[in-house]
Amino acid sequence: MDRIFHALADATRRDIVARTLRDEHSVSALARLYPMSFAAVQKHVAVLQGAELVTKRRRGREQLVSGNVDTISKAAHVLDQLETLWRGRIDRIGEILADKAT
Amino acid sequence: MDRIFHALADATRRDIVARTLRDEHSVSALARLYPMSFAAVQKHVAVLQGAELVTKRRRGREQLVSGNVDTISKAAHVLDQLETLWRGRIDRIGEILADKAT
DNA sequence: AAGACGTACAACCATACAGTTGTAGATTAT
DNA sequence: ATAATCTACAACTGTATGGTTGTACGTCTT
Repeated sequence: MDRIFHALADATRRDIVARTLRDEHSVSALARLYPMSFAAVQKHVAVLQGAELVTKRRRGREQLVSGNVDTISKAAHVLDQLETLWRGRIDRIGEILADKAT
Repeated sequence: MDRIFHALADATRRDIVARTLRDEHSVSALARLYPMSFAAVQKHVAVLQGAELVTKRRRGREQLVSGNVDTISKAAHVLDQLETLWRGRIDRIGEILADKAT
């Protein structure tokens, strides 16, 4: 969970996730979108991949990046749990606290 | 948004948010919960406060920390937008991409 | 008044992070 | 075969992060 939130704590990476949730993009296609070097974008993709927010598949010489909505959902679930906690619906706080350790 | 996700990218801080969403806790009460110095916990609270995930109010010599569910909701909304994007329900991608810049 | 408690903040250290440039390996195109 | 494209990775730089200890100050308690 640390890695997921950390990966999302960067506007460029959130943008990459958003775009690759819609369509596959090669790394270099993504790199053209941002005012930074190819290597920098490549690192951002690696961070997202490490958090399982995107996956890559090879097509010829390029790597196609696509967003992984399941991981987004996992993160959303953690936030939902926090909201639920606030509403006081949960009495077994331990359950959620244990989950958060994920 | 960067600050919110960054603040959530740490298990100790997520734990503090969870606890303070339920009840107010003084900084030193929180500090007793974790295997680190008071100053370290104080810094975590400062990060959360900077992200507006918690607020502090004074009571005598102590500062009571309480979680801010609105900010959690804002973060959850961003994730929801990403999920929605994936489901292809949105044709105006620009709208969401602009929002993400937040 | 003195001491204990709660907090704030500075200084310091080690590590991690975001960016750069440069080099090298595959794959496609001419 | 050569050249262009796409990717991977290493090395380096500056800055941010998470932790520590130490000092100082306001607020209770006795």
